[in-house]
Amino acid sequence: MPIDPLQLRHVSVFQNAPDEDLKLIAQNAIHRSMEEGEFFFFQGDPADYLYVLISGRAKLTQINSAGQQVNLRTISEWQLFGALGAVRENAVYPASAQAMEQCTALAIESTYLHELIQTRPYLSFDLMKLMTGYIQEIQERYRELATEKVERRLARTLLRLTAQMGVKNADGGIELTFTRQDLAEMSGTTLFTASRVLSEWEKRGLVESGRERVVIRNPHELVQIAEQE
Amino acid sequence: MPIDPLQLRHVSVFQNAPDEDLKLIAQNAIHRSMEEGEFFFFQGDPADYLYVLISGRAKLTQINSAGQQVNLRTISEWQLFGALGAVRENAVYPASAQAMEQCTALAIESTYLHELIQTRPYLSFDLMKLMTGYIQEIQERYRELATEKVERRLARTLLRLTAQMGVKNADGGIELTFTRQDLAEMSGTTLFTASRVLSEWEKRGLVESGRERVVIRNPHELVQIAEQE
DNA sequence: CGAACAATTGATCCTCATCAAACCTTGTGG
DNA sequence: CCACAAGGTTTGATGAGGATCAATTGTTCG
Repeated sequence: MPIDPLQLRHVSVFQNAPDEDLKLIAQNAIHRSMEEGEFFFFQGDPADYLYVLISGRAKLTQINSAGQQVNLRTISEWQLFGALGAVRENAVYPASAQAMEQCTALAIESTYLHELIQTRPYLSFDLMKLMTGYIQEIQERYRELATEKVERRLARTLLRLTAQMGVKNADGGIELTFTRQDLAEMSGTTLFTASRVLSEWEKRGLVESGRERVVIRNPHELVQIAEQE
Repeated sequence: MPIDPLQLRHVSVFQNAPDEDLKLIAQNAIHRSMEEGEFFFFQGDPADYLYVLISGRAKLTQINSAGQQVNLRTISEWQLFGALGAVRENAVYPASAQAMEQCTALAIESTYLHELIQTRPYLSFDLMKLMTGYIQEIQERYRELATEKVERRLARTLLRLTAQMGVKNADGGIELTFTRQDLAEMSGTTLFTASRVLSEWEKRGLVESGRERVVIRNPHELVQIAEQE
C-alpha cells in the first residue's frame, strides 16, 4: 500500500520540499517491511539506500569485535536513517539498523538522493541541520559516558526517550516500551545494572516497571537525578 | 600578517571553491591569535563565528557540571571548527575551543558563511562530507568508551593522533606532543591511569615517554593492542 | 635556585561487570 | 485449558578494573 507522497513532509529533511519533489521521491522509493529483529542493513554493507521509517521502531547499533552492542539511536516514525551514502561516494554503513518491532519503511537509492541534492539547496541545508543536531546529541552522550555514573546516564536515557517518543497513558504515567537490554545498550551499561537501578527507583515510587516496559511516574525527580550537582 | 587567500584551499571544505570565493572569504575574515590556554569560545556562547586554524593546535572540549573535561577533538592546521552556527540559526557552541599552544586562526562570521552556502552548492556538500566523517569518528569513539578497556582505548587514541598529526623524528619514532592529562581526556580515563599504562608500555619497549611527550617506537604492536580479539 | 607544573607510584576503595540461579510473563501447541 | 518452552527479569555473590587521594620525583623556565 503506497503512501501519500505529501506525508513525506513529516520527515524533517523534506519539510521545505515543494510538492513535486515529494512526489518524485515517493516514485523513486521502494516499500520494505521488516519483522521484529530483522536488519535493514549491517554495519559494513555498501550504503546503497537510505530509509524513512513509516511505522514501527528500529535501532541503530554498533558492535565491537567481542560482540558487545551499543545503541547509537532509536528511530521512530518519519525519521531518516542510513543517509550517509547520499553524501559520500562508495560509503559503507557505519552501523547496523534493526527493526525493534514489525516495521515498514521507504527505501530511497542513495545515488538518487545524491543527484537531487545537487539541484535542491533546501535539501542539503536541512540535511546539515539534521546532522548538526545528531552530532550534538552524540557528543553529549559521549561526555556523559566518560564522566557520569550509571544511575545518571540511565535517567538521561529515559528522559531522552520520553522527549522523543514517550506516550502518556490513561493514568498520567509516561509509557516506554523497551527491554532492560535495550535501555542498557542506550546507557552504556549491562542489563543487570539497569535492572537493579530500575528496581531501586521502583521502590522509591519513581517508576513502575514490567516486562519490556517502564512507566515513568515522577519525571521531575528523574530530572533531579539526571542534573543534580 | 594576512594570509594568501589561495592557502584556504588546504581547508577540506574549501577545496572545491573557485579562487574568487577564497578571496571573498579571506576578505571577510578576521585574524585572531591566541596564547596557550586561551579560549576561542566557550560552550554555551552564541556561535557567531567559525574558525579556521592557521597555526598551532587547539582542542574542542566539553565539561560537565562537576568540572570534568572531555576532549572531543584535537584541531590542527587548516581544520575548521565552530561551524555549527553557519547551519543553525541562533545556535550556541556545544563545546569549548581552547588553544593548546600559541595559535593563529581566521574567524569568519557565521552569518556570512550562511549566506555563502545558499548560493554555493559545493560548499554545503563539502560541509556535509566533513560532518559525516565527524559523526563516524565520534560514534566509533562512543562505542569504544562503552565497550573497551582503558588500555585499548589509549592505544586507539595514540594511533588516531599518529594518523592525524604524527611527526616522524630523526630516529624513526613518531613524536606526539601531549600531556598525560590530554591523552586521558581523549581516551576517557584519568591522568593516573594513562600514566600507568604508558609506563607499562615503556617497559615493554613500545613507547618512550617524557614530559608532554610520547614517542611511539613500535606502532605495529600498538595496533595489536588496539585490535586484538 | 626556586616555583610551577608534569609525571610517577603506592595504597585504598568503590562502582560495576560478570556469572549463576531462580523467578515471571507471554505465547504456543497438544 | 494446561503445560511447557522461550525469553525477559531479578537478585545474590564475587572480583576486577580503575578512580581517587596523597606523597614524591622529575622537568622546565624565569
